[in-house]
Amino acid sequence: MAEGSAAPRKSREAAKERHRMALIEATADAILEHGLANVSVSRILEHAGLSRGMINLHFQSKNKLLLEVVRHFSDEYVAHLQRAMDAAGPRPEDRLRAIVAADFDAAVLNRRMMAVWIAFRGEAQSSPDYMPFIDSRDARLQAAFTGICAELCRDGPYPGVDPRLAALAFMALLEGLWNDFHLYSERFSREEARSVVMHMARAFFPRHFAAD
Amino acid sequence: MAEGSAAPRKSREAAKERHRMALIEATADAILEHGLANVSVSRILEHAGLSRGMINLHFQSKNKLLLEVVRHFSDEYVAHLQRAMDAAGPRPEDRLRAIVAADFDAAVLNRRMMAVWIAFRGEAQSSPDYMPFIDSRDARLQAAFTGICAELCRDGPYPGVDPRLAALAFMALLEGLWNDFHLYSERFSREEARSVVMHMARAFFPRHFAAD
DNA sequence: ACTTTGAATGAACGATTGTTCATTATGGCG
DNA sequence: CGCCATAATGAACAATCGTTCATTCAAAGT
Repeated sequence: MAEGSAAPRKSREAAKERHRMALIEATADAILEHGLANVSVSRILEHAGLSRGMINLHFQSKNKLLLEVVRHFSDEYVAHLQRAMDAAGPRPEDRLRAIVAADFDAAVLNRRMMAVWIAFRGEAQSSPDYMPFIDSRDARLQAAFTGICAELCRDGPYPGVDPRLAALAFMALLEGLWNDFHLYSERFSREEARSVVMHMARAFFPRHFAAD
Repeated sequence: MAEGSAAPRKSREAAKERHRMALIEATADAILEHGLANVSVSRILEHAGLSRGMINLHFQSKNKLLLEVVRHFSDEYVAHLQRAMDAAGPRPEDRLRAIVAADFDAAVLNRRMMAVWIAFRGEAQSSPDYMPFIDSRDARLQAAFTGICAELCRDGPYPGVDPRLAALAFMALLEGLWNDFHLYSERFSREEARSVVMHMARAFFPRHFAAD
């Protein structure tokens, strides 16, 4: 409280960090508003309300700023998901529910974050530097889902279900629903998206998700 | 045969159309190689091997060329899918298999087409003009899948399955798997992707997809 | 064979790009 | 309070952007 975001009293270093973050946020805003293809240094600084030289002062170049933008949002997503998984109980069905709920949380699934996410995915083939941060979603999720599905199959038992294929299905399904949100953010319903996923969960693992 | 693609004898109009298409193809190549954000008029013409004024001669501006690029690939996708659905039999399970096979066909699921697809999706929020062509995939597919799932539910019967939710799941799943291909085109396996979808199909409609 | 027509060319344009750097402003310290 | 270190500024830079248009070229019509 004592140091609210508008507090004028800040150490020099803190102000520097504040500006650094302001540039990252402004870049995300600019991507949402103009599209990555039309984001220029001028446009970013317009959004940030800072002076011309700031980008090259804090990051050495526009490209390095862009890289920090993906990194920032990737880190935020990973942390968000990690927190959700830590908070969930040990039962695999609860962990699955936790992941799904976390994945559709407004903290990570919102117009700006999706605009950034998709924009950089588009450049993935031509700018491999972005890959580690675009990838982060898949790598961690895949491990989590595979573990969960394997446990559920053992508990079931569900002889007809291949845990690896089921895990891939969950991953792809979440990915696809994120995409839906990006294209139709106003008509998109988080609740409906969640119920699509749980509908599939019940199809695969009826004993564990009868209630959903 | 008499007028092969390399044939020097072409009417004036045909040459014009050839150049028009060359520009569209070159733009797609440039997007794949450099990313939409780094596609310039110079870069496109470099790929096309044509002269500077061509873009503004055939399309009035670079932006209109870009719009024609999305339109072109969207049309190609829609036609491809329509052909596949027309060729499929009347049984819903066959139509579903046909759609899935068509959706993963190399004619529409390849690196260049995906690069174009994703690139323009990234700009969807800021450039609404692109929406109708980015949307085409969802609009037609949704109708087809909803019909198929409804029929399957009636045939089943599958009292626990909501045809609308199942259709949305299929849509999102395909979307997500396309995304996987875009990010990991070398390690991606069309066969595996197909088996993920059919695995889900069997989970929803075991009586119809026991064999898959 | 000559004329007509419009497609194709590429030099040149002003605007905007990302970056540099000399200059200014200011928080932190002796 | 005065000095220093460094954060911040913004004018200026060459490079590249997308577009224009006078000119060239060649196919189609007479």
